[in-house]
Amino acid sequence: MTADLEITRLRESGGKGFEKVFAFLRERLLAGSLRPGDRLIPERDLAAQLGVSRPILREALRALTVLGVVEIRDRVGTIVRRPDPSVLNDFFTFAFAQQSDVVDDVMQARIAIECQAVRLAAERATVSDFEKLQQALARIVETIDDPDGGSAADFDFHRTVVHAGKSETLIVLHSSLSGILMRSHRGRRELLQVFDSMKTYLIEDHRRIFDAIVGRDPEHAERVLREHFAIGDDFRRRAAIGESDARSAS
Amino acid sequence: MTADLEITRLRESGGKGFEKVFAFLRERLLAGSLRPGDRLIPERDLAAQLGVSRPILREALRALTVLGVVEIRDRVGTIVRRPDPSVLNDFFTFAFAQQSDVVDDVMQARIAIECQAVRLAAERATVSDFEKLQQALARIVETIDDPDGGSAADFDFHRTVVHAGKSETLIVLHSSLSGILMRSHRGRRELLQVFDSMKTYLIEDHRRIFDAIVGRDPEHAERVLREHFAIGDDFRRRAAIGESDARSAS
DNA sequence: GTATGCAATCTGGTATGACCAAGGTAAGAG
DNA sequence: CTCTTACCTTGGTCATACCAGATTGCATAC
Repeated sequence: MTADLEITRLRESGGKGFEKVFAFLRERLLAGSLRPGDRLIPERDLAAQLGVSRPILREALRALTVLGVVEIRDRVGTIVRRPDPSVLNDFFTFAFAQQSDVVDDVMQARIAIECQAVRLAAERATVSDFEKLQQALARIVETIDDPDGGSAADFDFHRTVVHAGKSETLIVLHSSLSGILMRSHRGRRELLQVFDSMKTYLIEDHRRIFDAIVGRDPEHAERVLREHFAIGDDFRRRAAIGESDARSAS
Repeated sequence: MTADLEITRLRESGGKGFEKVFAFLRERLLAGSLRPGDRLIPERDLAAQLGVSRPILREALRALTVLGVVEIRDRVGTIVRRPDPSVLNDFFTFAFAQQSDVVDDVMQARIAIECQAVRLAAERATVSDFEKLQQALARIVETIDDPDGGSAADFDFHRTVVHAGKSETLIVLHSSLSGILMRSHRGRRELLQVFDSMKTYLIEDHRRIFDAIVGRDPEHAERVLREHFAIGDDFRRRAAIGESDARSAS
């Protein structure tokens, strides 16, 4: 192959060590001359060919690792991976970690994702998806009095809906965003327990969403889901106002 | 501060060098004990405190760098950054480089983001946003016969809409997704030129979106935008069928 | 001829120590 | 007091070495 030629040309190209190596590998990955499943040559050899030391090469490989494009397997080698969207979780986690005030903003994105996903779900959901949704729904009913379990069941239902949409991208984004929201507002559901009307809202709303999906009505499904979010937001608002004196915690 | 105590505890914690260090820094960043603007202690000292060698420490720092959470400044130090969403572009570029078949899937996510954003835009857009949208609209009209410029104008209008939604998260996601779509289907618009009805569609649709935003009607805005995407998809479908023989490129 | 077992070898994981270049800073000159 | 300069700091890189486990291949046993 023509690898050596390009490597030679790489030597003179600008960049300072790491940048040079990273850019080289990056180009190779993007161009497709390095495809998923390929195993890179040993670090020592690769470092020598690239004209850098092994630590520097490893910095570049490690950088590619966190991007999910390669996998360094101990005592085996470095292999090119099919990019795993799960690394997005890593990023989003960092990206929205500190700013707790962006939770509402992230929530907007979650709504966006779910509303689109529920549309797709209404079109693409399989019988298997229906069953999973049914189960998720049942769990919501079962755990209606349990804050922890209820929160998990709620999240699980929404996750199932998104999965039923069969869009890998939406699934990934939703997963990442959910992670942030769960981390930030873990106890959000607890204060909702105060309202009795809350319980029926939780059950009925989710059931309506389920029905809309089963009924293959994307338009209706989105409307119901959007309503669901709006009502939930309203509950939170009322809870925040009503209890702002009693519990001004964080 | 209590840094030393935690560092000590870190020493015994599981993990093999890099993993250990990365996990430690990760936790520190997420917990907020390391905040944007902070400067880490010198690599040598930090490596010593963490009980690892400098190359390993640098691997961890480099990993955090590609995630955009820290910035290593030559001969200055390592400083914590406010996560820069632009690194998402880096990731998405890799993630969807080879698989051109995921473009449709990514498009679903883009639709999701924009539909939510246009709702917010209808609620939150300022007069300044109106002006920008107006300008973007004018550019679409001007460049209606120019494939390159037209494509840029089209994209710019949509970008302006999302920005008018005032949601940082949506803006970030949209930017990243748009990057992929532009890279993957750069010449997508060219083949649309064949249809004469296309031009009026492009101009009228965008104007309707603009009107809906100015009219402060979220519901209508989303409906129009969704229609816009559907029609565009239809045009592409027709173009693909009609020209599948003539140009079976890629 | 095939199968099994052991050892040389390969590969990543990590540590040390050293050198360079440039930014920062404090001491010294004016 | 100001300005210059020498020194120290700090990241950037390199070369070498050792470890441990995975791999591989050869030799031996069946």
